[in-house]
Amino acid sequence: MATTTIKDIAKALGLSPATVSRALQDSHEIGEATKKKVKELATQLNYQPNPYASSLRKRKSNTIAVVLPEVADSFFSLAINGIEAVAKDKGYHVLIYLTHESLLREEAILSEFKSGRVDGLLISVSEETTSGTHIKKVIDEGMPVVFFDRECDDVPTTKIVTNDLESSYLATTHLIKQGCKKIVYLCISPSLSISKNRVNGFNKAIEENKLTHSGVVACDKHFDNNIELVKKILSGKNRPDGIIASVEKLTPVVYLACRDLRLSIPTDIKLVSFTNLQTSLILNPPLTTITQPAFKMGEKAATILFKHLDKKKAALQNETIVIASELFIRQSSAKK
Amino acid sequence: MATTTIKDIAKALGLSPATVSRALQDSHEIGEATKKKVKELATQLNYQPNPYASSLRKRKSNTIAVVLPEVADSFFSLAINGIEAVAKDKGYHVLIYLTHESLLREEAILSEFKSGRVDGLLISVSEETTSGTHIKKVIDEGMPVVFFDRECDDVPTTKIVTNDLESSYLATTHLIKQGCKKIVYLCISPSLSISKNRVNGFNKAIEENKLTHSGVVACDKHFDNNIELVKKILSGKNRPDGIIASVEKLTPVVYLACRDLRLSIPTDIKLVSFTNLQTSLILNPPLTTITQPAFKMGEKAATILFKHLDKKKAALQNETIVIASELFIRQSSAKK
DNA sequence: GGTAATTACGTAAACGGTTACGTAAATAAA
DNA sequence: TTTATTTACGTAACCGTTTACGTAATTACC
Repeated sequence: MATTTIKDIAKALGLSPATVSRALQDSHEIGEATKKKVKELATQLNYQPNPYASSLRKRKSNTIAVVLPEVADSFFSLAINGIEAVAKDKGYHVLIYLTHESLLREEAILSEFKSGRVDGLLISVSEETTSGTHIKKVIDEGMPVVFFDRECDDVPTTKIVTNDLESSYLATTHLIKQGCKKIVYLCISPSLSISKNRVNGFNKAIEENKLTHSGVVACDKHFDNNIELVKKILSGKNRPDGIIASVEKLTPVVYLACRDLRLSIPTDIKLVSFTNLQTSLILNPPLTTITQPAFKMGEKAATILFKHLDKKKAALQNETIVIASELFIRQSSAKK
Repeated sequence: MATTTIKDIAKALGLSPATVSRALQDSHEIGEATKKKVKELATQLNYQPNPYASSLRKRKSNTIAVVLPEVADSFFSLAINGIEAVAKDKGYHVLIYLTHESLLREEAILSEFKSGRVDGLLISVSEETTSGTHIKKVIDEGMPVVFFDRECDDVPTTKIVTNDLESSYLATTHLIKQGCKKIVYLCISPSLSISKNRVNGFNKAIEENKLTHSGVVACDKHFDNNIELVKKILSGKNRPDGIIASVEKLTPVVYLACRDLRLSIPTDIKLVSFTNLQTSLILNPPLTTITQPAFKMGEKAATILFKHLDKKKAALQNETIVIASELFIRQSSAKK
């Protein structure tokens, strides 16, 4: 409770608080002997500087905010690991905020940041976020913002993304090469930049290969609804022979729908899914996946933000950095 | 950049900063008319109080720390969701720190908290943490600490745990009922309280049923090592007919080892795993699991911490709150 | 040997809110 | 009508650290 302050140390050594402060910062204005005395007493008394006093005076919090839709998804879990690794290394603290895919919450969270609580912001927007007005506002007020994964087209800042269009195209052509003629792309949160890119990659491949009876189907957030939807699709005539699940949580939906309908993956239907789950390879059958470099993306986003914070350059570049996803081909898309 | 402060509002309205501060806090000392004027101007100027100035003066940060081994595991992901939900509700901010299972890092993180950066602490200790000395130290300095899941026996404070011993016992007897005679319990981080409880539950069931050729096997953190280990166990004579995987990440190990050895789950070997993965039911075969109430545990831990912080009671009760895990029986432990 | 520069500190004012204390005016109690 | 109380605000100190500015003492320079 009775924490020791700079004043305590100053009094004990017959110095002024200013001298102690400078000694602790290794200022060249302080003599070596004094520095040593101060530092020794500080460690002896287990002195911990009050971060809020420091932040108040220096107008710097050494804290960043990470704003995410949720941490249920394995992508964001891994991204947090990447972010935290860099933050600890750089001596920054990480505040975490979840929007639960709600634009309102996202706005409420961001509006607080004018207070100076954080020096910078890493964000992956909610699925309801179609415009980046609220994000531009905090940027205009001087807050550096780096997007990772889910970005906003209309906000000019640095963005760390993966090659969604290309990998979706790759996944689709992979299915086509494996013999699929009628591919359904299961989509969620269609307004997101990454969703659009993935859909575009899919459509590009479909058009190039002139496939008919292929297309995009919108799912919602309710597991049961999606099961019903997929079952309906799979039991109609013109049953698809290939499915692309555009997000992790749609994977179980497809597996269960197929099981219920006694359809075989990959014999009846081949499947590729966007997911970071480590269990992909022990699914029945092992799942062909597009795996995003989640850890690296978080790491990169944090690195860029901290570099900017240290250098105090002008604004962050309006730059999009792409870290490639990987296609892991497994049995769920096997030829026969 | 030029953020508006209380002084700006005071000057604009011909009031003193003190009056503005009180008006914004709805103090009864301020007249209604003045309050209204102040609040209107505040929202108009988009005033956001500087949290660090406030924290410095009030000696309260409205921030808690969550210290975790990692967020790779789905348990901790869900727990964070629970914690964040309560924190947002109560107006608290959440700092996240990862120990990466290292006691050294855990100590380093905790030692910083003497500074007053956070008002309280939720922690799930690293696997290297055999003694809670460093945790007792921060408690002694007045920091309220609540454990969740991985606790320390020697630290008297509130702990939110699940019924590890009982559910491990339940899992083991389940396997025995299903016909298993030789059960291997795959263990990791044996020094953790939860590991001990789980092992004890296992041993209790084994002893009660007088099973021989059953026992605990220690795994390490390296996937490949574990695969080799499990394969060796499964290819020796006296091959076990049941396996309990005590943590999530051992699940793929068992599945892959069985696949490599062409052993069938559940015909040759029955499996139960401690895990929160939603993909359990689409594994091959669907996995029988002990599922921890991760979200609820996070929620409960946060709720108790905030209740304490609001009431400023003495110390947190040395109380252990148990939220039961659930056994979901699926095909991986089926009789035939 | 006189001036300039450097070294090693102290003084005091910030940073932006909060709050103990004081006070004038308005109201209530006597 | 006088005193006591309440209402509604202002003054100024304070939280702990940082830093612009000042200064005495030492060293360097010509």
